[in-house]
Amino acid sequence: MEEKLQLKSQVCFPIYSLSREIINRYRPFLDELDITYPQYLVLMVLWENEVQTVNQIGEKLNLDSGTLTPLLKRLEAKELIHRCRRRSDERVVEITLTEKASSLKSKAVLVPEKVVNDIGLTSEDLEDLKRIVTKILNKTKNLP
Amino acid sequence: MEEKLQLKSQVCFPIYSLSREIINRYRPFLDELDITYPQYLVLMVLWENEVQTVNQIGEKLNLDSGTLTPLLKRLEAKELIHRCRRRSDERVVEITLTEKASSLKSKAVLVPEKVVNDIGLTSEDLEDLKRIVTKILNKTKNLP
DNA sequence: CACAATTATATTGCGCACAATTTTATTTTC
DNA sequence: GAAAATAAAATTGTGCGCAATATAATTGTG
Repeated sequence: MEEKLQLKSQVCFPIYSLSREIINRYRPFLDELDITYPQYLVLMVLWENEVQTVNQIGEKLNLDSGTLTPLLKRLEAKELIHRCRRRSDERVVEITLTEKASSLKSKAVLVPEKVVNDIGLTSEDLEDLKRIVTKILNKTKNLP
Repeated sequence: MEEKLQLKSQVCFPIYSLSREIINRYRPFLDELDITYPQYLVLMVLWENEVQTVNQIGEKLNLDSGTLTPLLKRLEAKELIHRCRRRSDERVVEITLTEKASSLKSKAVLVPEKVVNDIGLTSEDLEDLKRIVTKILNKTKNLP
């Protein structure tokens, strides 16, 4: 019993730790852009496709409206996005990037590389990590 | 530029997603014990060693008093721990497990296995994941 | 066309995380 | 031994994450 309950034997604790650790490493670089990590994720989704609904963003990030609505309002307050209800269906809120956000992209693109260098990750580490994590994430996608 | 900013090319997003996904998979089992995942982590630290200071717990989980103080108060309210200032140094708060918490251990020990089965992880997946994640976490430990 | 069912977002409430500051206790230094 | 420095928790404030519920618009059905 003892052995199974040790932190080092756990599945989730190392992943939970690493997730927080990497986000903390992102922080100083994202501070310069005056955005948080989850805000950065939302902008990345929008940089790939400049107009998207709240739902579409949520599906890509696995976040619901309880998380996204206030986050998007903060991005709007920073003048990085516009929120506008769709004319043809007023239930839908369409999110569009502002000029300010578009011009942030060139700085944002440099951040991940800085973090990787900061931590000293090799491309082999990255490939190994991404391979196994993605494999497991795919397993969970077909579950209830 | 486009390529580097795609979610699938990111280091952190898959880890951040997987961390949340696994914690969500823990939830139904931990709900039965009436505790959250971070509370479960704190209890695990204490099951390994029944008396510890707030600082000692924080070092093992990489959490500060801003997170731990309210969390510990909630565990105290659930009567799973006692919080008591050390006689010889009143700055220190010592956390001890209650009988109730000790008897929870036999149920708690079964949870990780249930989650692993739930997701359908093989022992090979687990080994691969733990090896690479721990390797990267160790790299970060020697950084500023 | 009314009315029930569905859909999209918003709101509320709770529990983390984490930075910054404060409080209280102890140790160090003069 | 008093003042300064250090140390341990607590507090405050902000921003997620997520469950549960509410609101409002649209669609489906008789």
